[in-house]
Amino acid sequence: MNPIRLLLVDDHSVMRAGLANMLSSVPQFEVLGEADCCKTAIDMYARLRPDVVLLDIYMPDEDGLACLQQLKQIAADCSVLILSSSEVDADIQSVLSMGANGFVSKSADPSELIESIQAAHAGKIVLRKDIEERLRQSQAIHLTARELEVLRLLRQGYSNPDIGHCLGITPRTAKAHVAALINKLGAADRTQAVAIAFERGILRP
Amino acid sequence: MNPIRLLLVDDHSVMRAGLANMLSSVPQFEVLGEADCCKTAIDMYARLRPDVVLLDIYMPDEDGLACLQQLKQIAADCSVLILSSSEVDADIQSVLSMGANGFVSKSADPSELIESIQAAHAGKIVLRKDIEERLRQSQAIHLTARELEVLRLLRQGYSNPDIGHCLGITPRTAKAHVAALINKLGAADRTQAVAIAFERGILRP
DNA sequence: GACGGTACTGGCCATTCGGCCAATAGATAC
DNA sequence: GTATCTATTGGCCGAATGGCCAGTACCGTC
Repeated sequence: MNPIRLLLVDDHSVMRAGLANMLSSVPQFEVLGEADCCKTAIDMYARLRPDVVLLDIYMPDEDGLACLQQLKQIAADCSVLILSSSEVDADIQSVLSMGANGFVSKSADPSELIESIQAAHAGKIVLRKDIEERLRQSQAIHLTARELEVLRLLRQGYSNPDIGHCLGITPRTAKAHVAALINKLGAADRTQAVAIAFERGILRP
Repeated sequence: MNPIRLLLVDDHSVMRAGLANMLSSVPQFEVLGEADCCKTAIDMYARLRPDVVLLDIYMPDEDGLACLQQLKQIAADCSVLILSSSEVDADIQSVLSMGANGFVSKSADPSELIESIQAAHAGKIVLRKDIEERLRQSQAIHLTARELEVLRLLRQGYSNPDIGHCLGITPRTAKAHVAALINKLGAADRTQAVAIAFERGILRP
């Protein structure tokens, strides 16, 4: 039987080294390589064509999400298993909606991780039962990709004209996105919208 | 030379396994045991008396902090090195003020972690230079009680007139407080001021 | 082909924001 | 007593905000 060939992506080198060590000890697995950032990960994926990508997403960082997005763009059929320390609904929701093939918490037992990798390789969507249930019930606020972009600019103190300039759209359109954000988040103004986004885990410190 | 005897505490078993694997490969280190929660950690410390405790703190969780506190109570001289994925100033500040002997980011290289353990064992306070510098500066940000009140109202989407009405002062004075906040936090507007407050740990989700 | 969702754009309007100037008190520290 | 910090307030101004109306265009689903 062919081994399941893995690519590890994690910006925490301590974690990466540990993972590689552990997974290598499973006969069925073969760790092809490790990457510590989005760019390297994309390069290595294109070169090595692993069966499963184990992608650690540290939520405050945008890099992991960008990596997922780009992986799915260059190879929609690649299997990406997300490994995250967050169990916040919004975080899981967003990686799944971006095409991730599964989600495993770092609190999981090594055995659960191993089984998850096998399941992802077999084409399944890997998600712990209780999380799956929780997601179904909590109708998370769905922000579009554009709105998320705008939200991140709001956080940085951008005005509507600033946002327009940054995204290459008119200030008027930026205003429309901000209005949508304020509306969806149930905020009184852009400031509270950012605060609520922090509270809901949509934004991270 | 006697080995440095370690106790690993982390509720993420994947991480724990990885760490144990990696550190065991360093001849100078001896991993005495692993714990996945506060209670186990205290028990194991009392029984094994390791030289250094490697304590992973996942910040939203209180367990890690409680563990640090109790360790320092039963053995004030024990060396506790904090391993965290958070680099939020307030988080680092709080573990240090609770007596931690050092702080290492999970983004650190394995070599940095190893050196940090050695330094902690030698009795030093381990803290990355740039973080140390940032902490010094962020301590300089002193918000007055009034400004904190205003900040919390800002978070709730209050306008200057709203704030004035709520605090029984004129809108003009509220405006002055907001201006002071924006200035002290180095923000472009009230929205970014709130975001920075979240980043700095002044506000909590 | 019709439909819903998303992105984009316009005008209009009252309100709010942020920066600039300056001033008066009270409290605390030296 | 003097100095410093804080809280308080005022006027002025141009710019930004948020809500309201409306419309076009693209995309995937049914």
